[in-house]
Amino acid sequence: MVARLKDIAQDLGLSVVTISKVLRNHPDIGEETRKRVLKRMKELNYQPNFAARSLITGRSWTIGLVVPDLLHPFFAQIAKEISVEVRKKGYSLFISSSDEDPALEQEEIAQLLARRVDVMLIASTQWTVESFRRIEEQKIPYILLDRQFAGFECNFVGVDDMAVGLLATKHLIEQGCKRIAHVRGPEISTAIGRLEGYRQALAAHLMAPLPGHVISIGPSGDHMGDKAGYAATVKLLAGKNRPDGIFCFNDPVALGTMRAILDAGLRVPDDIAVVGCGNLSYSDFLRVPLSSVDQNSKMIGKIAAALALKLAQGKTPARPKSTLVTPELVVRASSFRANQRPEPERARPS
Amino acid sequence: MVARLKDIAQDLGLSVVTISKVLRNHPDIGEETRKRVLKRMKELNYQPNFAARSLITGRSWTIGLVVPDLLHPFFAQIAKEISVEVRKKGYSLFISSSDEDPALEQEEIAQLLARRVDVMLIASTQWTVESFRRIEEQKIPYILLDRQFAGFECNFVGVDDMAVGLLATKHLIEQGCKRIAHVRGPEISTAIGRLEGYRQALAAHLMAPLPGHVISIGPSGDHMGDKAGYAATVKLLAGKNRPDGIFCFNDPVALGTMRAILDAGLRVPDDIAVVGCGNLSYSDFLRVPLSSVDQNSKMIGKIAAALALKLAQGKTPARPKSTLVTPELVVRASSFRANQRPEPERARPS
DNA sequence: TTGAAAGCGCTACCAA
DNA sequence: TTGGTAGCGCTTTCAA
Repeated sequence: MVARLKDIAQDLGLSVVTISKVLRNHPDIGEETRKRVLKRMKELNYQPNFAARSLITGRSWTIGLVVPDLLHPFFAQIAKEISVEVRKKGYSLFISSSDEDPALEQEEIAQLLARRVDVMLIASTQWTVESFRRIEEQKIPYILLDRQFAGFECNFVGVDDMAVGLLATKHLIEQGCKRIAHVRGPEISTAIGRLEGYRQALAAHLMAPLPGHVISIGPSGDHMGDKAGYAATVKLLAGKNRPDGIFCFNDPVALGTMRAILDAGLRVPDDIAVVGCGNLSYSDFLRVPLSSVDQNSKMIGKIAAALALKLAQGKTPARPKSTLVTPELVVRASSFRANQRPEPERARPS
Repeated sequence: MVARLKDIAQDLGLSVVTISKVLRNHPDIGEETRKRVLKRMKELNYQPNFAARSLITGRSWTIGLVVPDLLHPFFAQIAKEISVEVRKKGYSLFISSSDEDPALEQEEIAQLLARRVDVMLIASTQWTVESFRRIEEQKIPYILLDRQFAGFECNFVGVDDMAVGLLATKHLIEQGCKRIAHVRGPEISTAIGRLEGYRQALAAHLMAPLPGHVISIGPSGDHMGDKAGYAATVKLLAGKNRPDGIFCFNDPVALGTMRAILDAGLRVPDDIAVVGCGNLSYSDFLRVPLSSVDQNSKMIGKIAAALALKLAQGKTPARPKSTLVTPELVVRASSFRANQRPEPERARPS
């Protein structure tokens, strides 16, 4: 049914080897022969059999990507970018969504390993590093995305989370906020980094979190973030040091936070300014347009794809390569106080 | 490096064939032998080589999915659902994003065909049916998602777009709207179906679109929908028959529409009620929470996955199977007028 | 410049 | 119940 090298060889009275060489642009083929072969290939709409090729070369021309949630725009953007970039080089991308479930993630990694993907990209939900060891055993190169593991050296591409926390918190300080709280995420590197940035930004202005002003949304990861954010903020507002600025772990959380503030009869940003992270689409259309730190997910995808392609070609760097992408603050109404000078430096003109 | 059947056979003094049979749960294997083999497989963490298996069986245990835009929550949800469902049965899913570009889509289809996927799922951006013919030539079963082609019979799973238009428009009528406009999408089945539903709902109430009240966002597909919706609505408001209700092709368009209305100093829903389609996440958090027709994308994904698995097992239905999922209206503030009786029937109590 | 032979890891078929 | 043989479609190696 489908054309094979053998068919072309017979049609043209040549050997299979010759056809195979033409297929791969091998140099030592006569110009005349090459043309005849290419013509026949086109006529038959010949497509090489990847399975047969993989069996010999040991390469599958396939890349695997595992994300916690494909519905999350951050991961969707990364997936899209990687898919487009690697396809240009002839690779196809397996994508699977682990639903924030570590057990499911392990299964998916195992399945992709069994398929002998040439590279694996993982935005992991794991708590331990164990499953990555298993990938290493199989000698399949891999890249971690977004979430890191303390003291574990490997290829990594993600946003500079400390910079995220710094940017957001510094901005709130500049807007005149004096009591800045942080609704933090679970015990993963992203949340830890953002918390650290928040702390450092405060410290740089000789401030520190007030008691109860660092509050966690619990282990809920990203989905249900709005509900967790709402609950956390209700607690925050009930405490005695009511904050006048809140930096939220991510945008869904920030949505919950804003709703809690508005439900309490307070105003955003006048009473409490809010900054999130992720810069989700449609931020402009919210009840109060949300200021947010953009993680530059497109760039993360591009860089990850480029690194993946290198690894796929066997170009393993001497040491694992870690790339931190610079985040960018997008100021909208939720944190912009017109009566404040946006840049404190300008308070003392020279 | 990686264990093969041959290794296990040698270790145990058995033949490769025996091991292969154990692997596939072939019945005629001694209980004792089976146990020994399974034990050794576990010890070596044996993983069958898919390439070798595919080469013989002609099946790749692989499914291909092409969507216009993975960032769009509708397609992301479908992709996620399909990925999860087919993985349960041992299939892996290639996902690629065509960026609403027909040429790119064709390339991606070609690449997946070359990989001999067992089934192909496509939410197409094409204007013609040509590339599907090519899939048929290769005898690879396929399913169209979301968008149909008039007079072209094939496996299809999508929402009932006429019902979408009916639901939305009927609701606006019940909210007391007298001059209902429609910001329609491009010339694809989804937009055509929704327009038809809109028309029918009006006709059922002895109404018809006023001149200029069906306006198109142009060929822009889904991305940039908000800008196109804004522009279309500005025109709508400038005309002489200002609408008091607008049914929008999708949610991004509806966001643009709402912004245009608010920018014009009018109120939503008091002056103009708005309904979208897609029920995007965070609708609750918008400036005016958006009423929207939910396309039940999760169900579309589940049904598509089930059909794909059947097709992958060679169970081709006698006739192509087309499934229309029932949409559901979610009423929020953008279209709810408290002073209107929601159900006109109740206006005349018995 | 061309091609014969070997074999990648596995499964199908049939014989023992 | 077990296993030998053949071969899937291709690439690699080496000889002509």
